Amino acid sequence: MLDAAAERLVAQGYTATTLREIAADIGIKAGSIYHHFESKEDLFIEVFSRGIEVMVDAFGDVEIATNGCDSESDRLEAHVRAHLGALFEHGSFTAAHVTAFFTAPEELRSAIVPLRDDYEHRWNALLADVLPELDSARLPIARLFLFGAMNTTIEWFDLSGDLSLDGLANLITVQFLEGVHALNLQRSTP
Amino acid sequence: MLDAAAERLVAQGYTATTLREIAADIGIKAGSIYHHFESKEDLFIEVFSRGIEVMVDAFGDVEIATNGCDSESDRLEAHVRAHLGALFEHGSFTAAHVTAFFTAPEELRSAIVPLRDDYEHRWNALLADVLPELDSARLPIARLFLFGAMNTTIEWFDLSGDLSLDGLANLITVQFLEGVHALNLQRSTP
DNA sequence: GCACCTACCTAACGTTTGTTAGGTTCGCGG
DNA sequence: CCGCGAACCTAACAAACGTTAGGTAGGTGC
Repeated sequence: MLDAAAERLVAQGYTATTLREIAADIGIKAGSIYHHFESKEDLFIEVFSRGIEVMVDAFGDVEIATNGCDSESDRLEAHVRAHLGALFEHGSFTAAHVTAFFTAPEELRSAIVPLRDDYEHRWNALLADVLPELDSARLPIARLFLFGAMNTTIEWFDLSGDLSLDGLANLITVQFLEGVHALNLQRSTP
Repeated sequence: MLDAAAERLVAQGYTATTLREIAADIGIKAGSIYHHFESKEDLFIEVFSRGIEVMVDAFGDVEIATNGCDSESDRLEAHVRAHLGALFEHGSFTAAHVTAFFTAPEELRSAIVPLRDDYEHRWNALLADVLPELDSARLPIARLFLFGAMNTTIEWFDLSGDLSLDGLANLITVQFLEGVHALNLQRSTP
């Protein structure tokens, strides 16, 4: 039922997604949803929470796996791969954050924002590690650039196409790292 | 009235935006909208069309202004600046494409997609000019990367902050060009 | 066998939505 | 002064929405 809700959410947005639709998808009636959740908002809070959970879990796994890794570039690439994996390989929960989060009512969003912030802080810490030479004021902007590159892939990337998720992760990582490197050169030699 | 519709569209998405709200914003009643448009869908088709119009016009102006420009990098940066200008300096019409296009019903989208394709083709042609060494198969992907970088700025960039639109355009352009350059090096020396 | 709980259904409720038919106001041309 | 059309309003329509009250089937524990 959460799966069905997440899928509809990605495809249609919050307001356009009907409880009657979700119920029909899993073969029950709309009223029965209220036996499991207090309201429509409550249901989708759970959906968005799971989306964060998938991302955070994937991030944590990679953090452990790359603990003794000597190449900072490889470490970043592994995290990018994990984020892309959360987007494309674990249902629609994470994808919902990219396509439908801003279609949800503000009260719902403010309940989820703290979870989002937590995930973003982890990335900030990672980037500070990987890019120690980067001006700390520029760090959040760099992160937003990277998130932009990763998240917009959901609008065009095709899992069954020529490019694999590993290849895509490498593409994004190299492009990002070299871009940031070039900006640093530009700033230090004006 | 189109302005009001575009603003609501960006803030709330398609389904959550009510004809009664739009009408109230401009001091008329909901029914009166039907004197100017045949339906809600019709109204928002016009809004999205204007969004494309703003982008295409900005693109065309830069194309003329940089006609005799010798630096391909500067030419690209001028186009990036124009796209960002369309996003932040010309009302909410263009911004609606980034935040609300996928919240609109499919019938509306399919009416707008051809206009979008036209704009994207112009960018493909520009990138082919600026990056003649780029593998033509990778060109659409490069464009999507650049669009991702430009369009996600709408979620965090603040016009009244430290960073100017010119500065942002420079940031994005340098990061993009160097990133693509690095990818080419990686491919030609495996 | 009785009580109880979980999971579901039916049937409706009040509200809001896009939409429409018919009427009113106002300004301009002849 | 008359007629006409543009711009707007009023009042309602059917449909769809989230939500709720009350009821039913089936399994579990005692």
